[in-house]
Amino acid sequence: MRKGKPNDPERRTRILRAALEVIASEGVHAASYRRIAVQAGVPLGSTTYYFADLETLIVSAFETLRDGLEPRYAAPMRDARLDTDVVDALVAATCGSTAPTLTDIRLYEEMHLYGARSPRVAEVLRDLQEESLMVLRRSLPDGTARAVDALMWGWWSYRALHPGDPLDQGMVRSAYRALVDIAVTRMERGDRRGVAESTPGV
Amino acid sequence: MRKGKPNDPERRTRILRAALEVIASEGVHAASYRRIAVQAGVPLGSTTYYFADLETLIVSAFETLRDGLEPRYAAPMRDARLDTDVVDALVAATCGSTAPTLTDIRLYEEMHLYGARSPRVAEVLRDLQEESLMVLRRSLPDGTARAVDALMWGWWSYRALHPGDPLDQGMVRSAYRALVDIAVTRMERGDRRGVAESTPGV
DNA sequence: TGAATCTGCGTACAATGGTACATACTTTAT
DNA sequence: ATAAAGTATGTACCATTGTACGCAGATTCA
Repeated sequence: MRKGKPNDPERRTRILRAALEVIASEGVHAASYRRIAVQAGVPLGSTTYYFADLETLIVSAFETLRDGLEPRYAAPMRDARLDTDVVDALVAATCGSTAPTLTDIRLYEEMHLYGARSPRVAEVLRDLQEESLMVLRRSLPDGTARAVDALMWGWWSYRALHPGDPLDQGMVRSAYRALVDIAVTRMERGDRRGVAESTPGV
Repeated sequence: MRKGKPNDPERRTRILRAALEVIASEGVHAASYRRIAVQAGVPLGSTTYYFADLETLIVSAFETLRDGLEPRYAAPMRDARLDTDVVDALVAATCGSTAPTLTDIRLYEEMHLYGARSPRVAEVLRDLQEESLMVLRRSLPDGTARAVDALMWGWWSYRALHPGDPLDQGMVRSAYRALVDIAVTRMERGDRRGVAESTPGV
Protein backbone atom coordinates (compact mmCIF):
# COMPACT_ATOMS: atom_id res chain seq x y z
CA MET A 1 0.00 0.00 0.00
CA ARG A 2 1.64 3.21 -1.08
CA LYS A 3 0.37 6.36 0.43
CA GLY A 4 0.69 9.88 -0.86
CA LYS A 5 1.01 12.75 1.51
CA PRO A 6 -0.98 15.92 1.04
CA ASN A 7 1.09 18.95 0.17
CA ASP A 8 -1.13 21.15 2.25
CA PRO A 9 -2.65 19.27 5.16
CA GLU A 10 -4.51 22.36 6.28
CA ARG A 11 -6.39 22.60 3.04
CA ARG A 12 -9.31 20.48 4.12
CA THR A 13 -9.72 22.47 7.30
CA ARG A 14 -9.45 25.72 5.43
CA ILE A 15 -12.23 24.63 3.10
CA LEU A 16 -14.49 23.81 6.03
CA ARG A 17 -13.82 27.16 7.63
CA ALA A 18 -14.55 28.89 4.35
CA ALA A 19 -17.80 26.96 4.07
CA LEU A 20 -18.92 28.22 7.47
CA GLU A 21 -17.95 31.76 6.51
CA VAL A 22 -20.06 31.58 3.38
CA ILE A 23 -22.98 30.02 5.24
CA ALA A 24 -22.83 32.67 7.94
CA SER A 25 -22.69 35.59 5.57
CA GLU A 26 -24.89 34.41 2.70
CA GLY A 27 -26.80 31.39 3.90
CA VAL A 28 -26.61 27.68 3.15
CA HIS A 29 -28.39 28.10 -0.14
CA ALA A 30 -25.44 30.21 -1.31
CA ALA A 31 -22.89 27.64 -0.22
CA SER A 32 -21.78 26.26 -3.59
CA TYR A 33 -18.53 24.50 -4.40
CA ARG A 34 -17.38 27.49 -6.39
CA ARG A 35 -18.31 30.11 -3.82
CA ILE A 36 -16.58 28.17 -1.08
CA ALA A 37 -13.50 27.64 -3.23
CA VAL A 38 -13.19 31.37 -3.80
CA GLN A 39 -13.63 32.07 -0.10
CA ALA A 40 -10.97 29.53 0.82
CA GLY A 41 -8.63 30.72 -1.92
CA VAL A 42 -8.34 27.27 -3.44
CA PRO A 43 -9.27 26.01 -6.90
CA LEU A 44 -12.67 24.45 -7.53
CA GLY A 45 -11.18 20.98 -8.07
CA SER A 46 -9.70 21.13 -4.61
CA THR A 47 -13.11 21.32 -2.96
CA THR A 48 -14.58 18.50 -5.02
CA TYR A 49 -11.52 16.42 -4.29
CA TYR A 50 -11.84 16.61 -0.53
CA PHE A 51 -15.62 16.33 -0.47
CA ALA A 52 -17.27 13.92 -2.86
CA ASP A 53 -20.53 15.83 -2.97
CA LEU A 54 -21.87 19.10 -1.66
CA GLU A 55 -24.07 17.57 0.99
CA THR A 56 -21.03 15.92 2.53
CA LEU A 57 -19.16 19.20 2.56
CA ILE A 58 -22.00 21.02 4.28
CA VAL A 59 -22.58 18.28 6.83
CA SER A 60 -18.86 18.25 7.62
CA ALA A 61 -18.89 22.01 8.03
CA PHE A 62 -21.76 21.79 10.50
CA GLU A 63 -19.95 19.04 12.37
CA THR A 64 -16.93 21.24 12.84
CA LEU A 65 -19.29 23.98 13.98
CA ARG A 66 -20.75 21.66 16.58
CA ASP A 67 -17.32 20.56 17.78
CA GLY A 68 -16.24 24.17 18.08
CA LEU A 69 -19.38 25.41 19.83
CA GLU A 70 -19.75 22.66 22.35
CA PRO A 71 -16.71 23.23 24.61
CA ARG A 72 -17.02 26.97 24.44
CA TYR A 73 -20.58 27.16 25.71
CA ALA A 74 -20.84 24.02 27.78
CA ALA A 75 -17.81 24.53 30.01
CA PRO A 76 -18.98 27.59 32.00
CA MET A 77 -22.29 25.89 32.69
CA ARG A 78 -20.65 22.69 33.84
CA ASP A 79 -18.66 24.57 36.47
CA ALA A 80 -21.70 26.21 38.06
CA ARG A 81 -22.65 24.38 41.25
CA LEU A 82 -24.80 26.73 43.32
CA ASP A 83 -28.19 27.92 42.16
CA THR A 84 -27.04 31.49 41.87
CA ASP A 85 -24.09 30.29 39.84
CA VAL A 86 -26.45 28.53 37.51
CA VAL A 87 -28.51 31.65 36.95
CA ASP A 88 -25.37 33.69 36.45
CA ALA A 89 -24.08 31.21 33.93
CA LEU A 90 -27.39 31.22 32.08
CA VAL A 91 -27.49 34.99 31.88
CA ALA A 92 -23.91 35.08 30.68
CA ALA A 93 -24.64 32.46 28.06
CA THR A 94 -27.69 34.39 26.87
CA CYS A 95 -26.36 37.88 26.53
CA GLY A 96 -23.18 38.10 28.56
CA SER A 97 -19.55 37.23 28.20
CA THR A 98 -20.04 33.62 27.17
CA ALA A 99 -22.94 34.31 24.81
CA PRO A 100 -22.58 33.26 21.20
CA THR A 101 -21.79 35.93 18.65
CA LEU A 102 -24.41 36.99 16.15
CA THR A 103 -22.48 35.04 13.56
CA ASP A 104 -22.67 31.90 15.65
CA ILE A 105 -26.39 32.37 16.12
CA ARG A 106 -26.84 32.76 12.40
CA LEU A 107 -24.88 29.60 11.80
CA TYR A 108 -26.94 27.81 14.37
CA GLU A 109 -30.14 28.96 12.69
CA GLU A 110 -28.89 27.93 9.28
CA MET A 111 -28.05 24.54 10.67
CA HIS A 112 -31.46 24.31 12.26
CA LEU A 113 -33.27 24.97 9.04
CA TYR A 114 -31.01 22.85 6.88
CA GLY A 115 -31.50 20.07 9.39
CA ALA A 116 -35.21 20.13 8.68
CA ARG A 117 -34.43 18.56 5.29
CA SER A 118 -31.16 16.81 5.89
CA PRO A 119 -31.25 13.81 8.24
CA ARG A 120 -27.49 13.91 8.68
CA VAL A 121 -27.57 17.52 9.83
CA ALA A 122 -30.60 16.85 12.00
CA GLU A 123 -28.50 14.24 13.76
CA VAL A 124 -25.73 16.77 14.39
CA LEU A 125 -28.28 19.20 15.75
CA ARG A 126 -29.81 16.70 18.11
CA ASP A 127 -26.33 15.85 19.34
CA LEU A 128 -25.70 19.45 20.13
CA GLN A 129 -29.02 19.94 21.89
CA GLU A 130 -28.72 16.70 23.82
CA GLU A 131 -25.29 17.75 25.00
CA SER A 132 -26.70 21.08 26.11
CA LEU A 133 -29.55 19.42 28.01
CA MET A 134 -27.11 16.99 29.60
CA VAL A 135 -25.12 19.85 31.03
CA LEU A 136 -28.21 21.63 32.29
CA ARG A 137 -29.49 18.48 33.93
CA ARG A 138 -26.43 18.41 36.15
CA SER A 139 -27.94 21.35 38.02
CA LEU A 140 -31.64 21.26 37.13
CA PRO A 141 -34.47 18.75 36.86
CA ASP A 142 -35.30 17.64 33.35
CA GLY A 143 -38.39 19.77 32.85
CA THR A 144 -36.67 22.93 33.98
CA ALA A 145 -33.68 22.13 31.83
CA ARG A 146 -35.92 21.90 28.80
CA ALA A 147 -37.66 25.15 29.60
CA VAL A 148 -34.37 26.93 30.17
CA ASP A 149 -33.00 25.55 26.92
CA ALA A 150 -36.05 26.71 24.99
CA LEU A 151 -35.94 30.15 26.58
CA MET A 152 -32.28 30.63 25.79
CA TRP A 153 -32.81 29.65 22.21
CA GLY A 154 -35.73 32.07 21.98
CA TRP A 155 -33.57 34.91 23.19
CA TRP A 156 -30.71 34.10 20.90
CA SER A 157 -33.18 34.09 18.10
CA TYR A 158 -34.48 37.46 19.20
CA ARG A 159 -30.97 38.86 19.27
CA ALA A 160 -30.42 37.71 15.71
CA LEU A 161 -33.55 39.50 14.58
CA HIS A 162 -32.79 42.73 16.47
CA PRO A 163 -29.01 43.10 16.29
CA GLY A 164 -29.07 46.65 17.58
CA ASP A 165 -31.35 45.97 20.51
CA PRO A 166 -29.45 44.34 23.38
CA LEU A 167 -31.43 42.32 25.90
CA ASP A 168 -32.10 43.73 29.34
CA GLN A 169 -29.94 41.61 31.63
CA GLY A 170 -32.18 42.28 34.63
CA MET A 171 -35.15 40.90 32.80
CA VAL A 172 -33.23 37.89 31.56
CA ARG A 173 -32.01 37.20 35.06
CA SER A 174 -35.44 37.31 36.70
CA ALA A 175 -36.83 34.99 34.07
CA TYR A 176 -34.17 32.36 34.64
CA ARG A 177 -34.43 32.91 38.37
CA ALA A 178 -38.15 32.18 38.21
CA LEU A 179 -37.67 29.02 36.19
CA VAL A 180 -34.92 27.73 38.43
CA ASP A 181 -36.97 28.56 41.53
CA ILE A 182 -39.99 26.53 40.58
CA ALA A 183 -37.71 23.53 40.43
CA VAL A 184 -36.22 24.24 43.85
CA THR A 185 -39.58 24.97 45.45
CA ARG A 186 -41.17 21.83 44.16
CA MET A 187 -38.23 19.67 45.08
CA GLU A 188 -38.18 21.02 48.62
CA ARG A 189 -41.86 20.28 48.97
CA GLY A 190 -41.45 16.90 47.38
CA ASP A 191 -44.11 17.99 44.94
CA ARG A 192 -43.65 15.94 41.83
CA ARG A 193 -46.43 17.42 39.78
CA GLY A 194 -45.69 19.66 36.83
CA VAL A 195 -42.11 20.45 36.12
CA ALA A 196 -40.52 17.24 37.32
CA GLU A 197 -43.18 15.12 35.66
CA SER A 198 -41.15 13.81 32.76
CA THR A 199 -37.96 13.16 34.71
CA PRO A 200 -37.03 9.52 34.42
CA GLY A 201 -35.86 8.02 37.68
CA VAL A 202 -32.11 8.31 37.31
CA MET B 1 -58.32 54.70 -19.71
CA ARG B 2 -59.48 51.24 -20.65
CA LYS B 3 -59.10 48.49 -18.16
CA GLY B 4 -58.85 44.80 -18.80
CA LYS B 5 -60.21 42.32 -16.36
CA PRO B 6 -58.30 39.26 -15.30
CA ASN B 7 -59.78 36.04 -16.58
CA ASP B 8 -58.99 34.30 -13.35
CA PRO B 9 -59.01 36.66 -10.40
CA GLU B 10 -57.99 33.88 -8.04
CA ARG B 11 -54.83 33.19 -9.92
CA ARG B 12 -52.64 35.55 -7.96
CA THR B 13 -53.87 34.15 -4.68
CA ARG B 14 -53.40 30.62 -5.88
CA ILE B 15 -49.80 31.37 -6.80
CA LEU B 16 -49.13 32.78 -3.36
CA ARG B 17 -50.63 29.74 -1.71
CA ALA B 18 -48.55 27.49 -3.92
CA ALA B 19 -45.45 29.44 -2.98
CA LEU B 20 -46.10 28.84 0.71
CA GLU B 21 -46.69 25.16 0.03
CA VAL B 22 -43.36 24.87 -1.73
CA ILE B 23 -41.55 26.83 0.96
CA ALA B 24 -43.08 24.70 3.70
CA SER B 25 -42.25 21.40 2.08
CA GLU B 26 -38.92 22.12 0.40
CA GLY B 27 -37.63 25.39 1.81
CA VAL B 28 -37.26 28.89 0.42
CA HIS B 29 -34.19 27.95 -1.55
CA ALA B 30 -36.36 25.57 -3.56
CA ALA B 31 -38.99 28.20 -4.23
CA SER B 32 -38.34 28.93 -7.91
CA TYR B 33 -40.75 30.40 -10.43
CA ARG B 34 -40.97 27.07 -12.18
CA ARG B 35 -41.49 24.98 -9.07
CA ILE B 36 -44.20 27.32 -7.81
CA ALA B 37 -45.91 27.37 -11.21
CA VAL B 38 -46.11 23.58 -11.21
CA GLN B 39 -47.46 23.57 -7.66
CA ALA B 40 -50.12 26.12 -8.54
CA GLY B 41 -50.99 24.40 -11.80
CA VAL B 42 -50.36 27.53 -13.86
CA PRO B 43 -47.90 28.20 -16.67
CA LEU B 44 -44.50 29.74 -15.91
CA GLY B 45 -45.38 33.00 -17.62
CA SER B 46 -48.30 33.42 -15.28
CA THR B 47 -46.07 33.62 -12.24
CA THR B 48 -43.66 36.08 -13.83
CA TYR B 49 -46.59 38.18 -14.94
CA TYR B 50 -48.06 38.64 -11.49
CA PHE B 51 -44.72 39.05 -9.74
CA ALA B 52 -42.03 41.05 -11.48
CA ASP B 53 -39.19 39.25 -9.74
CA LEU B 54 -38.80 36.31 -7.44
CA GLU B 55 -37.99 38.36 -4.35
CA THR B 56 -41.31 40.15 -4.72
CA LEU B 57 -43.15 36.87 -4.99
CA ILE B 58 -41.53 35.48 -1.87
CA VAL B 59 -42.05 38.65 0.12
CA SER B 60 -45.71 38.68 -0.91
CA ALA B 61 -46.06 35.06 0.11
CA PHE B 62 -44.66 35.82 3.55
CA GLU B 63 -46.98 38.79 3.87
CA THR B 64 -49.99 36.58 3.26
CA LEU B 65 -48.57 34.18 5.81
CA ARG B 66 -48.37 36.97 8.35
CA ASP B 67 -51.89 38.11 7.61
CA GLY B 68 -53.16 34.58 8.00
CA LEU B 69 -51.24 33.78 11.16
CA GLU B 70 -51.99 36.96 13.04
CA PRO B 71 -55.72 36.64 13.71
CA ARG B 72 -55.54 32.95 14.36
CA TYR B 73 -52.98 33.15 17.13
CA ALA B 74 -53.59 36.60 18.51
CA ALA B 75 -57.33 36.38 19.12
CA PRO B 76 -57.36 33.78 21.92
CA MET B 77 -54.67 35.72 23.75
CA ARG B 78 -56.52 38.98 23.42
CA ASP B 79 -59.58 37.53 25.12
CA ALA B 80 -57.70 36.34 28.19
CA ARG B 81 -58.29 38.75 31.06
CA LEU B 82 -57.43 36.93 34.28
CA ASP B 83 -53.93 35.70 35.03
CA THR B 84 -54.96 32.08 34.89
CA ASP B 85 -56.61 32.75 31.56
CA VAL B 86 -53.35 34.17 30.29
CA VAL B 87 -51.41 31.10 31.32
CA ASP B 88 -54.06 28.86 29.81
CA ALA B 89 -53.92 30.78 26.59
CA LEU B 90 -50.13 30.58 26.50
CA VAL B 91 -50.12 26.85 27.06
CA ALA B 92 -52.74 26.38 24.37
CA ALA B 93 -50.75 28.53 21.97
CA THR B 94 -47.60 26.55 22.69
CA CYS B 95 -48.76 22.99 22.41
CA GLY B 96 -52.52 22.99 22.73
CA SER B 97 -55.53 23.64 20.59
CA THR B 98 -54.47 27.03 19.27
CA ALA B 99 -50.84 26.06 18.70
CA PRO B 100 -49.44 26.42 15.19
CA THR B 101 -49.07 23.31 13.11
CA LEU B 102 -45.64 21.95 12.33
CA THR B 103 -46.07 23.33 8.84
CA ASP B 104 -46.73 26.80 10.21
CA ILE B 105 -43.67 26.57 12.42
CA ARG B 106 -41.57 25.53 9.45
CA LEU B 107 -42.88 28.47 7.48
CA TYR B 108 -42.15 30.77 10.36
CA GLU B 109 -38.60 29.46 10.57
CA GLU B 110 -38.08 29.83 6.86
CA MET B 111 -39.31 33.40 7.09
CA HIS B 112 -37.01 34.02 10.00
CA LEU B 113 -33.95 32.85 8.14
CA TYR B 114 -34.85 34.48 4.86
CA GLY B 115 -35.44 37.67 6.77
CA ALA B 116 -31.83 37.63 7.91
CA ARG B 117 -30.87 38.55 4.33
CA SER B 118 -33.97 40.26 3.04
CA PRO B 119 -34.83 43.63 4.60
CA ARG B 120 -38.36 43.45 3.27
CA VAL B 121 -39.01 40.11 4.92
CA ALA B 122 -37.28 41.27 8.09
CA GLU B 123 -39.83 44.06 8.19
CA VAL B 124 -42.70 41.58 7.89
CA LEU B 125 -41.20 39.53 10.68
CA ARG B 126 -40.82 42.47 12.99
CA ASP B 127 -44.43 43.39 12.29
CA LEU B 128 -45.53 39.97 13.32
CA GLN B 129 -43.45 39.93 16.46
CA GLU B 130 -44.46 43.44 17.43
CA GLU B 131 -48.09 42.47 17.05
CA SER B 132 -47.51 39.46 19.24
CA LEU B 133 -45.80 41.56 21.91
CA MET B 134 -48.58 44.12 21.73
CA VAL B 135 -51.14 41.47 22.55
CA LEU B 136 -49.07 40.08 25.41
CA ARG B 137 -48.56 43.53 26.85
CA ARG B 138 -52.28 43.85 27.37
CA SER B 139 -51.93 41.37 30.20
CA LEU B 140 -48.26 41.46 31.12
CA PRO B 141 -45.52 44.01 31.75
CA ASP B 142 -43.10 44.51 28.88
CA GLY B 143 -40.24 42.46 30.25
CA THR B 144 -42.43 39.48 30.99
CA ALA B 145 -44.04 39.74 27.60
CA ARG B 146 -40.63 39.53 25.97
CA ALA B 147 -39.61 36.55 28.05
CA VAL B 148 -42.88 34.77 27.33
CA ASP B 149 -42.51 35.50 23.63
CA ALA B 150 -38.97 34.14 23.58
CA LEU B 151 -39.95 31.03 25.51
CA MET B 152 -42.85 30.26 23.23
CA TRP B 153 -40.68 30.60 20.17
CA GLY B 154 -38.10 28.32 21.76
CA TRP B 155 -40.70 25.64 22.32
CA TRP B 156 -42.12 25.90 18.86
CA SER B 157 -38.64 25.53 17.56
CA TYR B 158 -38.15 22.46 19.71
CA ARG B 159 -41.34 20.94 18.40
CA ALA B 160 -40.13 21.43 14.84
CA LEU B 161 -36.90 19.60 15.61
CA HIS B 162 -38.57 16.73 17.47
CA PRO B 163 -41.86 16.18 15.65
CA GLY B 164 -42.59 12.91 17.43
CA ASP B 165 -41.86 14.19 20.91
CA PRO B 166 -44.82 16.21 22.23
CA LEU B 167 -44.16 18.75 24.98
CA ASP B 168 -45.23 18.02 28.53
CA GLN B 169 -48.10 20.40 29.14
CA GLY B 170 -47.54 20.39 32.89
CA MET B 171 -43.99 21.55 32.43
CA VAL B 172 -45.00 24.19 29.95
CA ARG B 173 -47.66 25.45 32.29
CA SER B 174 -45.40 25.79 35.32
CA ALA B 175 -42.83 27.65 33.28
CA TYR B 176 -45.34 30.23 32.07
CA ARG B 177 -46.88 30.38 35.52
CA ALA B 178 -43.47 31.22 36.99
CA LEU B 179 -42.81 33.94 34.44
CA VAL B 180 -46.24 35.50 34.91
CA ASP B 181 -45.90 35.33 38.68
CA ILE B 182 -42.69 37.32 38.88
CA ALA B 183 -44.50 40.13 37.18
CA VAL B 184 -47.41 40.00 39.61
CA THR B 185 -45.17 39.72 42.64
CA ARG B 186 -43.05 42.68 41.67
CA MET B 187 -46.00 44.82 40.75
CA GLU B 188 -47.70 44.11 44.05
CA ARG B 189 -44.53 45.11 45.87
CA GLY B 190 -44.10 48.15 43.71
CA ASP B 191 -40.67 46.82 42.92
CA ARG B 192 -39.69 48.27 39.60
CA ARG B 193 -36.30 46.67 39.25
CA GLY B 194 -35.69 43.87 36.79
CA VAL B 195 -38.61 42.72 34.81
CA ALA B 196 -40.49 45.98 34.54
CA GLU B 197 -37.33 47.96 33.92
CA SER B 198 -37.76 48.59 30.24
CA THR B 199 -41.46 49.33 30.32
CA PRO B 200 -42.09 52.74 28.86
CA GLY B 201 -44.56 54.82 30.83
CA VAL B 202 -47.75 54.23 28.91
C1' DT C 1 15.20 4.14 -12.42
C1' DG C 2 10.55 3.12 -13.45
C1' DA C 3 6.01 1.64 -12.76
C1' DA C 4 2.15 2.10 -9.76
C1' DT C 5 -0.64 4.86 -6.91
C1' DC C 6 -2.26 8.79 -4.71
C1' DT C 7 -2.81 13.88 -4.51
C1' DG C 8 -4.43 17.88 -6.71
C1' DC C 9 -6.51 20.55 -10.30
C1' DG C 10 -8.68 22.56 -14.76
C1' DT C 11 -12.17 21.79 -18.13
C1' DA C 12 -16.42 20.22 -19.92
C1' DC C 13 -21.29 19.06 -19.69
C1' DA C 14 -26.06 18.56 -18.72
C1' DA C 15 -29.49 20.61 -15.79
C1' DT C 16 -31.70 24.36 -13.70
C1' DG C 17 -32.23 29.06 -12.58
C1' DG C 18 -34.21 34.14 -13.36
C1' DT C 19 -35.73 37.04 -16.59
C1' DA C 20 -36.56 39.39 -21.27
C1' DC C 21 -39.62 39.46 -24.85
C1' DA C 22 -42.62 38.43 -28.87
C1' DT C 23 -47.06 36.80 -29.35
C1' DA C 24 -51.92 35.92 -28.66
C1' DC C 25 -56.21 36.67 -26.36
C1' DT C 26 -59.90 39.95 -23.77
C1' DT C 27 -62.01 43.82 -22.71
C1' DT C 28 -63.28 48.62 -23.34
C1' DA C 29 -64.05 53.07 -25.67
C1' DT C 30 -65.31 55.22 -29.62
C1' DA D 1 -66.50 47.20 -35.86
C1' DT D 2 -61.97 48.56 -34.75
C1' DA D 3 -58.15 50.31 -32.40
C1' DA D 4 -55.98 50.69 -28.00
C1' DA D 5 -54.75 48.93 -23.60
C1' DG D 6 -54.42 45.36 -20.42
C1' DT D 7 -54.10 40.30 -19.50
C1' DA D 8 -51.82 35.96 -20.13
C1' DT D 9 -48.45 32.67 -21.98
C1' DG D 10 -44.64 30.13 -24.50
C1' DT D 11 -39.93 30.47 -25.93
C1' DA D 12 -35.29 31.76 -25.68
C1' DC D 13 -31.07 33.39 -23.54
C1' DC D 14 -27.43 33.65 -20.45
C1' DA D 15 -25.55 32.70 -15.97
C1' DT D 16 -24.75 29.39 -12.45
C1' DT D 17 -24.77 24.89 -10.53
C1' DG D 18 -23.11 19.93 -9.23
C1' DT D 19 -20.44 16.62 -10.92
C1' DA D 20 -17.63 13.59 -14.14
C1' DC D 21 -13.24 13.01 -15.95
C1' DG D 22 -8.66 13.42 -17.83
C1' DC D 23 -4.17 15.07 -16.90
C1' DA D 24 -0.17 16.43 -14.24
C1' DG D 25 2.96 16.16 -10.10
C1' DA D 26 4.38 13.76 -6.05
C1' DT D 27 5.45 9.67 -3.47
C1' DT D 28 6.50 4.89 -2.80
C1' DC D 29 8.16 0.31 -3.60
C1' DA D 30 10.77 -2.91 -6.45
